[in-house]
Amino acid sequence: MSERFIDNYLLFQLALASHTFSEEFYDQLRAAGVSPAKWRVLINLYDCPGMYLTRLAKYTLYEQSRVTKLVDQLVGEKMVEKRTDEQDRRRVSVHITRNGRRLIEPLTKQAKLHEAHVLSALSEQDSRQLKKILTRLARRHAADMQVSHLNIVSQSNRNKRKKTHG
Amino acid sequence: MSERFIDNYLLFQLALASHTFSEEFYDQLRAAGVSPAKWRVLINLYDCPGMYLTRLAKYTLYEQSRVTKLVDQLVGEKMVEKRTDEQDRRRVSVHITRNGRRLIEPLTKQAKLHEAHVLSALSEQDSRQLKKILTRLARRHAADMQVSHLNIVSQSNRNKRKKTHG
DNA sequence: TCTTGATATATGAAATATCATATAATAATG
DNA sequence: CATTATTATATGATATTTCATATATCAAGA
Repeated sequence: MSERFIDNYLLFQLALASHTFSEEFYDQLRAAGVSPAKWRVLINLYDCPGMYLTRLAKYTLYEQSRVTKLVDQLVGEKMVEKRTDEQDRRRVSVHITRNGRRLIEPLTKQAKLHEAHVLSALSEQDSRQLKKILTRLARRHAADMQVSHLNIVSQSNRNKRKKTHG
Repeated sequence: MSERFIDNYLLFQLALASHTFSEEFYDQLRAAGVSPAKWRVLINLYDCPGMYLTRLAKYTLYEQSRVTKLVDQLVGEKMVEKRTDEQDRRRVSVHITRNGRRLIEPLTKQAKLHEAHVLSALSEQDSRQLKKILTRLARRHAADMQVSHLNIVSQSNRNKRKKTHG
């Protein structure tokens, strides 16, 4: 067995798995003419229409400014639309259009197939275990980004920590 | 419970976990004046001195051209040195210097502490399970990159698949 | 050994993503 | 209701990463 620090280092293992399988799927996306970044924005808006930009940034794992620009591009392509929130006129909520849904739906099916393929390397039980554990790990992050997707977020997570981004 | 596709989608879960915890540690790195990219190169060379560039690219999850540039920077900082392989004069093997080791060693300790902190959210058993499953998943990738780190790789993995990078 | 094909690295251009900061709207406090 | 702090978004400059391709070396077969 390997003596490398790296091979038993969780952060490396996670990065390796994430990178390997994401790139695999991104190849499929690119073949369909969709950039990974746009996929990430669209699938989140498909799941959860009307997210405002900051929240979308947290879910896509992109910087807010990056999301602003991506969304603006997608607006140009008529895949999403922006609406100013009348409750809070600073906020912009983003909605996926019929067009966007048409683009994303078949890709979602592909994503499910691909995921099944990835998980076929594991037993049923290990697959469930893995997801369960990852969900558990994600809780810490979820606390930061408040899990209730559509509702206004309370102010309770102000100053949680100074992030370099997000 | 959430009805979002995303939340139960393995690729998202992996990306989320990887991103969250890596960024956390990268903050520590930056505080020590080391960029994440350089850390990734150095820790791999620390584990496995003398890797040549292509192999290093696979382990760091960066493009070969990116690694070439990173290594050149690190050469400038006297953290690593390049040597042309006399067996195969196309190859360049990269060695970490004493200087580089001095930089990386305390960071490795920090990485271990940070990992322990991350895993403290899980039970002993779940921690072991998680790593075991991730290792299992990684095998598929390992097949591509040939696990024997130092030896010359056989030609058997030519044409495995046309990657967009790597 | 000559030719053809493959592999390893390097390099400039292009795409992708972040940083720093500006502007506008809201919230909190005296 | 002023004043100050906070939050949401936008924007230009910068940093990071990939892409396309060139060059050099090696490998295989005629």
